[in-house]
Amino acid sequence: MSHTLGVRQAQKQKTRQALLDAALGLLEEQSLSSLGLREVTRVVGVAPTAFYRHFRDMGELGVALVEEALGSLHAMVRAILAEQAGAEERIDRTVEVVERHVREHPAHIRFVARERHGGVRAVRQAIAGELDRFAEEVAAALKTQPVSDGWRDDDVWMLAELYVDRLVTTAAALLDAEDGEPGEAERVVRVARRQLRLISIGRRHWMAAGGE
Amino acid sequence: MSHTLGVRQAQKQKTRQALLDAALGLLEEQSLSSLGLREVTRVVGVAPTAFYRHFRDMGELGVALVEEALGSLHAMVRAILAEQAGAEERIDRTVEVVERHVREHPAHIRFVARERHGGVRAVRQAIAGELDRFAEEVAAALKTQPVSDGWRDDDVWMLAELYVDRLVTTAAALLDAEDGEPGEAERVVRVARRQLRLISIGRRHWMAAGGE
DNA sequence: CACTTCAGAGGACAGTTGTTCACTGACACT
DNA sequence: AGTGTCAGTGAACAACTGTCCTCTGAAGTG
Repeated sequence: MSHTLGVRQAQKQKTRQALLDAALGLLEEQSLSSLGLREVTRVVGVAPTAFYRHFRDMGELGVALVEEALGSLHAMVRAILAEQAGAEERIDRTVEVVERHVREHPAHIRFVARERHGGVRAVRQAIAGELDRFAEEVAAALKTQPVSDGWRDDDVWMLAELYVDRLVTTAAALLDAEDGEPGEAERVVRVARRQLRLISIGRRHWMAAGGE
Repeated sequence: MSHTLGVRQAQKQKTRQALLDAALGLLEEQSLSSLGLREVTRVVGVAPTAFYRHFRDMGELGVALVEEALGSLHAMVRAILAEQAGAEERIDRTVEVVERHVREHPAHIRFVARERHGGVRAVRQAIAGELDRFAEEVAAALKTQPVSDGWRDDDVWMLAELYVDRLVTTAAALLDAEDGEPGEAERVVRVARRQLRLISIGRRHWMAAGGE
């Protein structure tokens, strides 16, 4: 027999997921600290008290959403960075991935952008932690590239932070662009590419310019 | 006789300011969309209905807070950019100003960081508009510098956006650092300086690298 | 002085919130 | 087959929300 996890647990996870989905939907037009427990359960079609079977409070649900939004991204990022392409192509590929991700999971991205500095401490910390993990991965990848020869470790890290932050900002800008004039999204993408290019140029001349 | 605004209007503005201050205080630990009108009036010590004499709703109060937080900054930014100092000193001066501003008006900065992507449309737009004005001023200043000779207008703008965004991010990072381990703030400042330096290097080599 | 204006008070309204408690009934385990 | 577990129910709770209405009294106006 295949280990079927039990009808019991399966149903539970189903409701749990329904709660997460409902919350994510409602969060498109408000922030977590104003989202009510009853509001969520009402959408799912379940009694308010059922919420407690899955999360202690809204903060806990928020943290779960953070994992859902950012957890799956690591593999993707690592794949891009591992590519042995030229700087220019890598930039294009990176921006493309961000663009696609925003288009496919807009609500998740919006949630992260909104709650990154939002009103719920636990969620803020979860996001910060996840972004730190990204920066770590980026830093590790940057370090293996020849351009980084002679760089101090903390300078590699500062560059990694710069990259990660730029991608997050670009993603957020793309969201804002979506419900604006058409063509605005393309402009954002074009600007993002050039900004990354400028950073890349600065990187190439960092040592020669006496980075310290 | 000096044109005394009238005791009436003076008192009104006083309560209005009290409402703004109280709201700003409460917003340190929650976001605007969860802030209640009664909550604010309670702190000030006035009847809930008095709120309506000053703002239609919380969104309107939020917009007023945006102006309070960002409006006064323009002169300061313009002053720094007008300085005819070397790139290195200008970076130091800029970071210093950001640092000081965060230390002197932490609540305002936190508010902007939080509501920049927050749940209230009107406030988001107000912040975006104000940041756009900043970018415009920065772009205008950059353009007068010799390093920008031959640059396309939209590339100057893309650089301006990069700078402004970096400053906003740095300010937010400084806030997070404040209620963390001591010494973290210094690290953030150091990183910010080096990131700006890297961007500055990229800028110097932009044309030679065939910025297009 | 009488007369208007209007910031703020205070009561009342219907709705909503999070949390508690005892409960049911289908699944899981022996 | 018998028994315990536990996801979800439904009623009740005190506390709170935004908004409406009428009222007051001090400041402004001539």
